[in-house]
Amino acid sequence: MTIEPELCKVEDALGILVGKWKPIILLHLMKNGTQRFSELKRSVLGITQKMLTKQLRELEDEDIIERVVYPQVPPKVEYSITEYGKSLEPILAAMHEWGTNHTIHKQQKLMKKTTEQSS
Amino acid sequence: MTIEPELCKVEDALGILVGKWKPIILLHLMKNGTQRFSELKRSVLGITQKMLTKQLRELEDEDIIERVVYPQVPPKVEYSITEYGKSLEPILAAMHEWGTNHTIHKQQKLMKKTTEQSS
DNA sequence: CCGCATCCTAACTGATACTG
DNA sequence: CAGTATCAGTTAGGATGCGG
Repeated sequence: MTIEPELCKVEDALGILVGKWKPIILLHLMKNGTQRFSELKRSVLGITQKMLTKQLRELEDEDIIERVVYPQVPPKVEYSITEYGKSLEPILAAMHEWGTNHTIHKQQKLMKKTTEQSS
Repeated sequence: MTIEPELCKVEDALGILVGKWKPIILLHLMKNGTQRFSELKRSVLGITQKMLTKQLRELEDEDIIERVVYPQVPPKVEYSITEYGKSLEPILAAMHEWGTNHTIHKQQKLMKKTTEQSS
């Protein structure tokens, strides 16, 4: 590989995924397609309105998601992944796979430690 | 793709890369191999001893890097990527590539905006 | 040389109440 | 319904000094 650390753009990509709820919001939109604000709020368990709004704005600013407002009463706002945003899918998939494996790795490490102590 | 958001492990992987200096530390170790603490300190411009120590500990706790202490005076401590840690390389590479492209994407967006305003 | 401890600030996150 | 505003708690990051 050998990325020149001085020219590293990893942080730029990282910055977009970071935020306590961003990956899960993206996954919901990727899985279910267009979603209303309230649908997302229900889907992303535990998130507050304020946080959902904030994270959506940040993703929108990076062109990862699109926001469509229907001028009606009551208001209706729909969010969806942009074509550009879809380019993040392979990265999310890779991280999910690595993360899944890492969970196993940590469990094995823990079991080994426990075994050693009990012997 | 379709990762079940409820079973999402993206955050686990993300947590390991997050930290203002972790990606760059990893890239230095991946590029240059084993490095002493002081070498890393010199390489990672602007980092404080405290932060370098902290980030290295966190990476060590996840088995991404290995820490070898030589019991001598003055002390000598070497850090290197573990075999397991190398499995992160493809992800870093993918993120770097995406980040590089995203930088271009943002510049184009900015230029378009500027053009529209001047017209 | 390496790293810990302390103090400090800014940013992030959350609970809650209010508005068109 | 989809936000905004305010306040309070938590955490990340940085400056500095001490110690083996």
